[in-house]
Amino acid sequence: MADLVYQRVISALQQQINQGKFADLKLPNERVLAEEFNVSRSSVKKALNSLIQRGMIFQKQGAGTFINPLYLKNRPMYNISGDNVGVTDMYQKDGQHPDIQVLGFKVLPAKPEIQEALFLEPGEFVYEIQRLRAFDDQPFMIEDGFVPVKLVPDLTEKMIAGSLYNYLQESRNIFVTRSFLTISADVSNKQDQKLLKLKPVEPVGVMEGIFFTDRGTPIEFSHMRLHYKFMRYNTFTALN
Amino acid sequence: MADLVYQRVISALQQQINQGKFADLKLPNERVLAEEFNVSRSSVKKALNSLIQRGMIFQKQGAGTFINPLYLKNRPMYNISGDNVGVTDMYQKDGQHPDIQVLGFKVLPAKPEIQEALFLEPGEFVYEIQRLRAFDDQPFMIEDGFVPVKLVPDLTEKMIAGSLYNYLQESRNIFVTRSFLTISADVSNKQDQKLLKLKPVEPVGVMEGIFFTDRGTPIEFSHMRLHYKFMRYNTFTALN
DNA sequence: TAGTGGTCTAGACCACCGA
DNA sequence: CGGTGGTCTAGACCACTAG
Repeated sequence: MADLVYQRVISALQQQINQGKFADLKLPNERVLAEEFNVSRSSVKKALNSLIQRGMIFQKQGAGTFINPLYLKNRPMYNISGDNVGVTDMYQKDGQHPDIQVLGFKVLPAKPEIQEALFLEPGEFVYEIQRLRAFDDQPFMIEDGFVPVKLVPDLTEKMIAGSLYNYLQESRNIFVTRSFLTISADVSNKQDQKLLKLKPVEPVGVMEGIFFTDRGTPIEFSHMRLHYKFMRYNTFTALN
Repeated sequence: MADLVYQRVISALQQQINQGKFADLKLPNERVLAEEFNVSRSSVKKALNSLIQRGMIFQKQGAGTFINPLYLKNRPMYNISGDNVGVTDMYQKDGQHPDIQVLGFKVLPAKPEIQEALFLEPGEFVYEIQRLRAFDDQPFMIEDGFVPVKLVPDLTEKMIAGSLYNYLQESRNIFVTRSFLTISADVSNKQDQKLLKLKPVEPVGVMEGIFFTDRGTPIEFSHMRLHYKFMRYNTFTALN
């Protein structure tokens, strides 16, 4: 895992930042970091770039590398940003994983929409996995996911009652590290209201999209409806 | 603008992709591209990386570089992804810019929350800019933005009735190219319902965050409430 | 003007995919 | 096995910021 040079640098910097080592919010310059870690400046740049993507730091040409003060504060209860590991840690609350209730689990031929999203041939089968996630007694997400059978032929109901991605990671060495999501909002329907404990006027957040493994293979198409108070998506966008 | 090597490569590839040059969705390999464009492989990698960030393409080790078929389809009416230029083009519909109605425009001392978000000293002044954006007769966004006076001392009401970012770009050579946003949903309030023509049960999408210039300077803190049907945020996330 | 990030090159070796 | 992306290095020069 950490046998890559730039990964080592990422981890080290992340730790140092979280420990508050850089009180003035300024990191050493790239050349110094390269020497400290005994790596090339390119590798330092690659590592810093990763932290920039996450919104942890930002750079200013001619001035230096700085910690984003907002990053340290903006840690919502249930967020999606994947601090370090993978999408595994998408939904967390103080490091605690949510409870999962399985609402439905079956195998069916992929509908055209799903076929396309997951790059499947007509007639290929997918699991449909319907789950409800909750923290303590507050449900916050209804999830309707589709996973190609051929990618995980041995999936069982027990496995999906836990974290599917954790299973893939630990038992199969498949890491889910990319996603392509569309985020929107919607009026809640009867089912939403019942499952998420919502009043009729209260809306849901909707997230829909595809998750990819670190090898670029699409592994899940998912449609998620979230309690509006618990949807909080942070993005950091750098164009160009 | 396009005097950078990797920018040249980005533009060229983007054009070729949109023109459908790669019918099989597969791009030439990195070494070939490097030769074609007469640049180093590193520069090709940097350009490809940019396209990956935008979700246009993805790579598979040992196999090649491929166009994301979803990218070509997922072009919502009002989206936020900034294809190429800057945040300028955030809200577009068939290349048409929205109508803007100015609801309020004044100068006031920055509140603590705003101070922090924009890295201001206590007592510094900000413009508060309240606007309503619409396409044709359908309003879709209420915007409450704060911009440091010292960054744009000569701002007038006329300028904000158009695109502020366009003005900054064309007249001041300031490019707004980064954002740090939090996306959520909320029940609509009376004002939302009136301005956005919503029924009481219909929700709003909420986007709040900071925009940065290409120099890393925070230039606007913005709170946006959107008609739920017109909020569609696409993200492509690659962890690590 | 010195410090710092931005860009760019040339080349080496590794890891993975598919035929 | 050949093709392809992934990682990594060493070094050069440019562009911007700040004192």
